[in-house]
Amino acid sequence: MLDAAVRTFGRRGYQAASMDEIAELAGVSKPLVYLYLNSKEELFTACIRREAAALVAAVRAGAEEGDPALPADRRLWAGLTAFFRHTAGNPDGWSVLHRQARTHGEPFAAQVKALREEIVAFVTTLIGAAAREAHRAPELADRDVAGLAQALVGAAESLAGWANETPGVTAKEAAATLMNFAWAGLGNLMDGRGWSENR
Amino acid sequence: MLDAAVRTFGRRGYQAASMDEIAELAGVSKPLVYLYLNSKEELFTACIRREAAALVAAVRAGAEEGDPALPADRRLWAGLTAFFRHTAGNPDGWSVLHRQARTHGEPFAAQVKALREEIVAFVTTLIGAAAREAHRAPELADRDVAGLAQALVGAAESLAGWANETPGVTAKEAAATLMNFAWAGLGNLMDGRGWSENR
Amino acid sequence: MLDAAVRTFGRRGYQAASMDEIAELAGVSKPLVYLYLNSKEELFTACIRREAAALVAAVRAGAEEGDPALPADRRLWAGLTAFFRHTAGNPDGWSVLHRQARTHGEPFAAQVKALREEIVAFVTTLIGAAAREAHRAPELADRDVAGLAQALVGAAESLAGWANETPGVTAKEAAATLMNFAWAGLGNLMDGRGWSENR
Amino acid sequence: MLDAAVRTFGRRGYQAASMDEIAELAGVSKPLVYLYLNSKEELFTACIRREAAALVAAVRAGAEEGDPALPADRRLWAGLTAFFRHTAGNPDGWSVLHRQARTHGEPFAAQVKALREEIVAFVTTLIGAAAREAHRAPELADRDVAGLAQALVGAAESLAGWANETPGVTAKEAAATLMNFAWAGLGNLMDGRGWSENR
DNA sequence: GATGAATGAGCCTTCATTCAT
DNA sequence: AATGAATGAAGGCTCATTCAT
Repeated sequence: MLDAAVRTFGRRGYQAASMDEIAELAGVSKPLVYLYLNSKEELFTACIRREAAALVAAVRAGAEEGDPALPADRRLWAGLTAFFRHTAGNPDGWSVLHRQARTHGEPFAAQVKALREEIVAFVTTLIGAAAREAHRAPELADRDVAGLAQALVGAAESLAGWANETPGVTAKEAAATLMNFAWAGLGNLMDGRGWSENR
Repeated sequence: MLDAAVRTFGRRGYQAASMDEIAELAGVSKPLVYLYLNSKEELFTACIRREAAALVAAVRAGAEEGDPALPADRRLWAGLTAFFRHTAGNPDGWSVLHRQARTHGEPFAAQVKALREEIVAFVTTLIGAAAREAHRAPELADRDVAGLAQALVGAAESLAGWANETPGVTAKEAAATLMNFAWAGLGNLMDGRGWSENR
Repeated sequence: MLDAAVRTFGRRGYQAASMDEIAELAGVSKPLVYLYLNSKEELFTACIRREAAALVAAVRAGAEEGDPALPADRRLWAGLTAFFRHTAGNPDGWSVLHRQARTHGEPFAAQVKALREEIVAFVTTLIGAAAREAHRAPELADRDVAGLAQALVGAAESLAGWANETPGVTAKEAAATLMNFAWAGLGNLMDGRGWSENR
Repeated sequence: MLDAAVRTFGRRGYQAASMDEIAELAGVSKPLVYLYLNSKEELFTACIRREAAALVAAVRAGAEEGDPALPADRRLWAGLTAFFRHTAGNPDGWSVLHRQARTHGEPFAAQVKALREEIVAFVTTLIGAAAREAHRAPELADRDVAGLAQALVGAAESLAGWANETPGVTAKEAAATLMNFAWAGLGNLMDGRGWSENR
């Protein structure tokens, strides 16, 4: 039943999706939808929750599937690949999370924000691990790290949309593009050799 | 009158924004809105057009305000600063462009796509200039460049949202964060020293 | 529910009748009207269809109720009586057919035109039968017959309105008036003794 | 200015005709229309009045153009010809009178009723004259005459519409059709030889 | 005298939501 | 447990009508 909801919300958008359409697509009657999920709002919330969990699980599984002792960059790369694979294989769910949920009011946006923070934390962990592996003490303020994570996540989101819309772009390619783009900058930063306005 | 529309669309979303509310906020009557802008769709389109033009103008002005002979990285930095300053000073317009317009159907999404492409082209130009300045011949396929631009723009979009929501983050900081994050990666790429899965 | 619609359309006219008023008169809510009949246009169409069928059925039943071997003039008289009885007993329906449907655009006018043609054909049949009964070969061109039928039907329509508005006029009287008016002229025509400008 | 109104009302119908359209067609501004004719209702009333006067004048002129000493049937024929000529040459005005005015509420219908009665009186006069000419004392009750006049007028209205819609039918033909149809019946009636149910 | 500019009121239509069964 | 049937509330859009100039 949630499948139908995610599909409809993802394609039509929150407002344009009608409960009639969702119920019909699910093959059940409308009151039944209301019996299990009490309102359109709660239904959408449940969709977000499910898709968020699925996304996090996919990324986690990807990042941890290999040897947990792999270097951090490999783990990041594995996580990104899993991310792009998931968004490519589940475009409606991705649309719900990335597009719809953030556009229709606080209650939903807050959930996605939490999801983002979870992923940001994960990424931050990886960066920290990388720093330790290289015996470099990153002297980055917390807010700097937060900004970097935001940038990386935003880049990933953007690439996910691009990969979904551009035929022939694989998840691996998207992940490689992002690693290319980001890893060197991160490395430099950890060495204290960031770009500076007054260099 | 467009001010009121942008504000309402930016906060409520396209569908949730009612023409009544827009008219009231504008201090005029609803038929007047229909007299000037013939439908909700055209009104929204006009908002997008105005905000897109304003954003492009702001970025262009920022990038070109200094000495046009400045090195490319400085010009990119100036452009980014202007971008973040604009999105920070005009959050509703930014919401219309970044959030609402892309979530509510083809006619609107197409306009934003055009805007993005304009900005991507602008960034690409700067990267090319940087390459020439460094006497390096970037051997990047077109699709690679497209992916990088998507990543950079996505990162910028994400940081704009982050800066808007996080008190105390200035436009300069956001721009610096993004330069730090991206510039080294770009430079490495142009040297053919990208990150590789099998390195 | 169609009752309420016919009544409202017949009295107010198509445009002036509001769906609110129809729903209220029917004792149901407006969305219910839209559930069964999907739009104002379809609702009006359904009214026309129903009233047209009822009118034709009434006339047919009247004309055929007696001995089918009756002479043609008696059958015409019976049909006319039934017609005037029906229009008198159902003034709103008659208004829908005769007044409203013909004044509000092609889709509706076409339906009434079909109805008229059905009745005209019916009348024409009777005239032909009368001619055979009298062993007279009517030498009337098709267009002449069409004109006569138009005249007769128009006279009947006019008398229906007159009878509805003039207290004390019964269906029988209206039918007799029309028979008096028309039958002799038809008889003369069939004898080739029509009125002529240059007689 | 009334020309534009008649044309618009005749083609679009009373409700569907917008004051904007009328003003534009007349080449003046809307407030000017309101200056001369204070409301849509009065404007429509004025249209009806003008068209009614024009129609009556045309019929009168036609009936009286020849020798006033002509026999009554010739004068009726002349009047009918003039009538059909007028309706054919002025279809919008005829639509206003016959279709629109009678379909949109009492105030307008009353005017048309008055017009009809004027014409009925005119016809009645002719019938009376015919009776005197033939030295026959018509023993028809007033209501019978009224009914006959209604029938004749209705037949004429119907033929007018038919002639307007059927290519190739001239005013003379329509008038002849009606004379053929009606005159013999009227003659018989005046001789006391009407059709009777129990003959 | 003539009009550009503006509005109050209303209508068709839709949709989330709920009973009665 | 499941639904067919029904509705209150709201939204986009139009139009006759009027000021201020």
